[in-house]
Amino acid sequence: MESEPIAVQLGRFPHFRGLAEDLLDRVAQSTRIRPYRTGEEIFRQGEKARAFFLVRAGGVKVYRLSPDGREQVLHHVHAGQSFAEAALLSLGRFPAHAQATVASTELFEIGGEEFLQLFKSEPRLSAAMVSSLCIWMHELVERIEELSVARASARLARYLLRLPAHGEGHALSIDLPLSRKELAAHLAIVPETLSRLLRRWEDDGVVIPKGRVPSIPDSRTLIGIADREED
Amino acid sequence: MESEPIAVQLGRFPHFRGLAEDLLDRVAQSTRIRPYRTGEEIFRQGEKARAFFLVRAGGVKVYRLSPDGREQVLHHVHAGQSFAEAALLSLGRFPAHAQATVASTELFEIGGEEFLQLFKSEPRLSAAMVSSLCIWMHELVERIEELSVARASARLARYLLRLPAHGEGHALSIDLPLSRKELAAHLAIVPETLSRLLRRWEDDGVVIPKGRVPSIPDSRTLIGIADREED
DNA sequence: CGGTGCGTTGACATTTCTCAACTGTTGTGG
DNA sequence: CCACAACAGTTGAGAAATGTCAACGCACCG
Repeated sequence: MESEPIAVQLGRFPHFRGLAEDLLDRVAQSTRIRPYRTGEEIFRQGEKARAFFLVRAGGVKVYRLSPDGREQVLHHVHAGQSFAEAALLSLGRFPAHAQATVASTELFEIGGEEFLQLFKSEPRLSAAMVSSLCIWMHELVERIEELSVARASARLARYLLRLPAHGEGHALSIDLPLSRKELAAHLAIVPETLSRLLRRWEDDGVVIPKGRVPSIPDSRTLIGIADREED
Repeated sequence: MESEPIAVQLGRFPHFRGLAEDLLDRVAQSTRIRPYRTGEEIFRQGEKARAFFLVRAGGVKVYRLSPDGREQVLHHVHAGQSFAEAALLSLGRFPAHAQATVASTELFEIGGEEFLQLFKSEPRLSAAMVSSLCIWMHELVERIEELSVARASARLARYLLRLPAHGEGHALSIDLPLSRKELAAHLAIVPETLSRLLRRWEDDGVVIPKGRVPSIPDSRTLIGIADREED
């Protein structure tokens, strides 16, 4: 609900789970909520880092611009996740651009002098921030592992298997958080290759692509593709 | 020197730079130095994380084993760098294997109950650990950016440009910390492709590969290869 | 209604991989 | 000290995967 205290909402993020109430209250005092429209800018590369962010709803992309203007997406961040901790706590500046990718995106913006003081003086908070950075690192390592696999089909399979899925037994149903174009960029392939890959899998009965919610009749096939080197 | 106090040695790591002496002394009490032989195991995936490590000398590889036994290197860590912070501070277990890759590798092993207590109670130390995690994250993001470039030549060029180099003007000389085989794996290509790539660059006068210390007559050529999409 | 951009498909070009052979180096046991 | 095995690195030829370019359908939006 809108009326729920910010502290309570913050406490539900993996970030701050288990943090004492008094601390959450103090963090909440350095927090403000702000809605964003699709495509709206959150921060620019090089800007002084004023805060880090928790995604309350919607989605965000963090990206860099290469010298020739091409956009290089570093992360897609979704509800429940956080970003820009490192910028605030260590770098001092945002090392990339960020903008909302979904219409009704809402962010908790946590920063300011009081927060930094709290962070420096309150070990429980530092520890929480450390955990959150560790989660990020784990994420990044998984991503590197994914990209290190030469074959595009294996990268796609690994990506799908890491996504939250619902289903029974070996059958899965997956919610894709990305458009085809974005997904292709994430996997470091061109959209055409992705399209053909999905087409072939569909013909072989490996996936049934229902728009953004593909089903997997038997996840063991996918696991096979992800590990070994065939598709 | 061997006889130099551990605290002083620790203070030189980017990790602990600027940390007060009294704190360094206390950290030093949770630190032990240990030498490793080439190929010697440092820890195994799944093992309880007892410490994190600073590399005093030599080199270490952190890797996973895929189900079919293939080795997937996540990082190569060298003198002055650290690893396994996240394992100790958050995960509780090592998420990968690590072994020494160089004959006279020496590690500072920092851990134990006292260290964790210190970390939890001493905000200055937590802050230092946060910075170190941020350095790691930055490293990982660079790596992802590198791997996201489709073309192998661009990946190699970017890798070379990120390495510490010495030289004047546009001419560079680079110390490769990896063997050809390892470098190829790092770039997600097969050694043959790397070999051919270097050969072509040599013919074109882009690099002069003197064993592990290649020279670059004009780094602008490399920058061109890294950014645009030609070689 | 017309434009704009995503997603798909086809034909073709290019890159990279695979397999195989060969070289040079290193370390080991006779 | 000399085979000799083991392995990293190189090279070549052909196969396979992926990228490029171009065309088209389709949905969405002004």
